[in-house]
Amino acid sequence: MTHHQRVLELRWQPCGLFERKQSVMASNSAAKDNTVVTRFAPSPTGFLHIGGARTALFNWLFSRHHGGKALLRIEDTDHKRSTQEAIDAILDGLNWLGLDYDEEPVFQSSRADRHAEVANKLLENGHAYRCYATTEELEQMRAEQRAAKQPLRYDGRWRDRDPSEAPQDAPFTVRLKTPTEGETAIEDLVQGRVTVRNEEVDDYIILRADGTPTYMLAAVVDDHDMGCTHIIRGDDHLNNAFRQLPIYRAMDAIEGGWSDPTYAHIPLIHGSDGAKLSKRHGALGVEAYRDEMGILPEALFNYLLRLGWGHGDKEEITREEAIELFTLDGVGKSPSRFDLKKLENLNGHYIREADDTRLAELVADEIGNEADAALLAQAMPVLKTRAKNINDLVEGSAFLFAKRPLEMTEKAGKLLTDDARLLLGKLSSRLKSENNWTIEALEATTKALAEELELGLGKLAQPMRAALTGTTTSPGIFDVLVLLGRDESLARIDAQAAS
RNA sequence: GGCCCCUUCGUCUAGCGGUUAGGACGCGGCCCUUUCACGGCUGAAACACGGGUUCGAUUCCCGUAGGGGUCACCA
Repeated sequence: MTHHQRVLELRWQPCGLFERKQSVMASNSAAKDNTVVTRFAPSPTGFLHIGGARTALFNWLFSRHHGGKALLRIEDTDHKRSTQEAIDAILDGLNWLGLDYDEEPVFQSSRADRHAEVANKLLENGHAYRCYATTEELEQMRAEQRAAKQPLRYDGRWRDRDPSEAPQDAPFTVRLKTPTEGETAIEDLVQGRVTVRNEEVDDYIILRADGTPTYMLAAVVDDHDMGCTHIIRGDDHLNNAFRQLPIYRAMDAIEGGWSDPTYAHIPLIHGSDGAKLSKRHGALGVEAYRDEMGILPEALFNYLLRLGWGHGDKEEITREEAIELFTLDGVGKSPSRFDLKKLENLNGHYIREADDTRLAELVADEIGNEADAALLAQAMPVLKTRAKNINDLVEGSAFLFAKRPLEMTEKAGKLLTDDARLLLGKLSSRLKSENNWTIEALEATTKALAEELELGLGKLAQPMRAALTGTTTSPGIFDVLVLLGRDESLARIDAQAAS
């Protein structure tokens, strides 16, 4: 018995609710289910958007949790809309999020022959038939159905027609002969039992007039051939399950080995206004979160995980914990809205946790050749607590590389009154005799001066901040002094001081 | 329009017949404090509606309303 056959045999088990309970047990006992194979199947017509990224994440986590396989398939059968740039963007996005795959990606376009082979088997065995209806004819049919307020679906006009009635040399499509009576139920791991009457499912096209496969056929054949046991996808595909299942059943009747997969349809992510996430609403590619919004991959990973999935009160979850804890019964059934504020809060958390050298490099990349990565790393501990994204870090570190004379913000300029400049002059001479340039010593010296002058420290610190950074907000003023170093600090203070 | 799915604070969620309905983000207040943050404490804020079932419903069932998805020779 080949491994593949064994996989198929093992998953001939009752599924659905039974498996839901099992997955809970599995998480408790850390049992591994080697039969689990999931796949993420994006179509490369654009970047990897946030919804796709979450679908990829859930598939990946499910297979990693069960010790199974995670696969990737590029659904590039629409040549007109698929691009290499999109493929690269998707691969890059997945890689950035840390989602790895156990085999090389499958390119659906390379499997057209296999799809046609299955279509022909279906045809030969009477599970599919040739349809000679023209596009115009079908459009008219639908127009009539619309007018009569009838459901829009193919009426089966060629289903039982004798082949001899077929027009000579006319183009034809191949349609699946789907069951017309009874009903089909799936035990969806997220949605629960879902039932659809078979009459609702029409005889849809599996092979176009030019002989190329449609998505519905290609997806099923590839899922089967890749050995996918669990189909985890957006619930915009829920209805497709009832269209795809008849292919499995027909092929199983013909040659065996095509058992139903287990489905899990996860709710979609909506924009902040509740409508389907679109480009207008922030369905940006993950690279936009990385490059434009300065989001860390672990933050997006964590945020996406918590969007639609929960585990008690747990908010901050590492990759390892996620693999350990992730089960499909933690996935909610209702759609969720994307909340940038929460992502940024989480990002701030991960920035504070992140390694200083790593952050310094990210910031240095943004700043360009004026950046000093070593100095940035040194400043990072005091910069991090003030940042919720990499851009904040870039902004916060600007004073380190500012050239004299410093540009003053409006508020900083107002702080530098004549009195303040006088104070800076006194401070300057004090600091010049300070030979121990450390936070502790500088703080002691400055506080002593403030006390002598019977001033609050703030009266001294704010003008210092303005003179040293050109702004009114910065890390602690003594941190700034040390980061800038004695010479630069004194020069900046003297530039604003009056005697 | 047909079919399918969904409905707990503004948002993400916990809850799986009996809770002062919990946590997180955001918002307000206080503390810390040289600014801004971080951190700590604290406040306001939700079971869509109507029927059942039950001693008892946020929880189970049925409606209603609202929202979403889907109905291509796109994927």
